[in-house]
Amino acid sequence: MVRAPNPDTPAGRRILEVAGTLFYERGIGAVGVDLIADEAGTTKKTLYDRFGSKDALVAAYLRDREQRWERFLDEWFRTRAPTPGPERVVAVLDAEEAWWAGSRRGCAFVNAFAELGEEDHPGRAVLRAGKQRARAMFIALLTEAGVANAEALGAQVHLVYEGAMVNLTAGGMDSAFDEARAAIRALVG
Amino acid sequence: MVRAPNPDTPAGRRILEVAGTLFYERGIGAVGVDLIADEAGTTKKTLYDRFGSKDALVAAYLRDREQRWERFLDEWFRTRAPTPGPERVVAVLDAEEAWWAGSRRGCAFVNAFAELGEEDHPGRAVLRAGKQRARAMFIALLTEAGVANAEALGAQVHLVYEGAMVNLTAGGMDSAFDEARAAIRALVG
DNA sequence: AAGTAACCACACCGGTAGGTATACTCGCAG
DNA sequence: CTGCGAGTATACCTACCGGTGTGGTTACTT
Repeated sequence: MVRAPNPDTPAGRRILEVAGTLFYERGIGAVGVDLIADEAGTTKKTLYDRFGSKDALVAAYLRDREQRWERFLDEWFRTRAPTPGPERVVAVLDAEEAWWAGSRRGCAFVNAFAELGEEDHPGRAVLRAGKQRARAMFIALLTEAGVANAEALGAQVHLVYEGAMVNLTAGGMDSAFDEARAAIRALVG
Repeated sequence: MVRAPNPDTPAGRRILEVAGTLFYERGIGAVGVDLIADEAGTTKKTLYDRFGSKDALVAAYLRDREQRWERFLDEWFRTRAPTPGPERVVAVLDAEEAWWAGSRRGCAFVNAFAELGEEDHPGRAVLRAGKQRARAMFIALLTEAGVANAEALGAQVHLVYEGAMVNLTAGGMDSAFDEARAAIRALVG
């Protein structure tokens, strides 16, 4: 039996780290496996031993990115919005703004969607799940805040949230997040 | 002096047509110039005679795509929402839904943004201008509808609009447009 | 002592990418 | 008749891509 590659080794972690930065900053298609291996101070052989293929590495990158964001958001809640309430919904926008801090490459998931043409790419499932999880989070936040109609409202807030990301990056509109906070306050009331 | 290439010839139009479909459906990076020339029933030589480079062809594709969308929207207004008013804002969403009709590849501009890594790509300016034009349109629609605070409200509506596109495609959420219409009605009141 | 997981160095492969060069045909305007 | 813009056909170039194979070195286990 072919052993399933285990990426969780020193070199594997370095590769994932480097791939994360490069994929996000320059785009998935624009970054070759040679470059990743080089920058991670390892070899292409090791990369393929750990991850099996570039597609699998891309999927791992997306999973890792989501995990990091979720940890970041948890920490943000813990330190800046410790009690449930409608303001936690707005706090997500604050966190997102801080999460980027300078970078203008936009949502990694949306970008990946654009680059992953094939429907059966292993990263596609990660994308969908990630967006759906974001939506579920908004609904949960509104529910625990005791807001009526949390389901429908959470979906609407999610739209605003995603739109803000697109307009800030692809649209180059600096005020997008301020507008989004205003829109969310208007919606949630 | 080097003559600026004029793409507006029979072969040039065919190339732009084919490139438009292929770039959108499969992604810019995934489509080579050889394939475009082939499908357009012409040669790579002619392609480069008309457009100069792939990057320039990409920019032309984006310009063309925006022009088509604007014509489509004008026609939609003319036949389905002939009188100014708040409902015209919602009608934009209807038009967008019809504009895609089956395709699930999302916003061509957002996708292109993800693929065009370099800041100085000739297509980047087209993207920004396109998104800003969309925003200006929403503001204009609200202004002519006599809505107070049209500036701020138009920006918010624009966020919802962009978010709906992302969530329908990358997020795979079928209800995104319905939610967007509800959100817009709630915002505009 | 043997096995094995992790790793490195390096060479190699077929395929394809964007882009250029040469040479020729056709129709049209001056 | 000439010049030229548009187009076709085809060969070619360099560069890089994802992926594989070989061989050898550590270090920890059993």
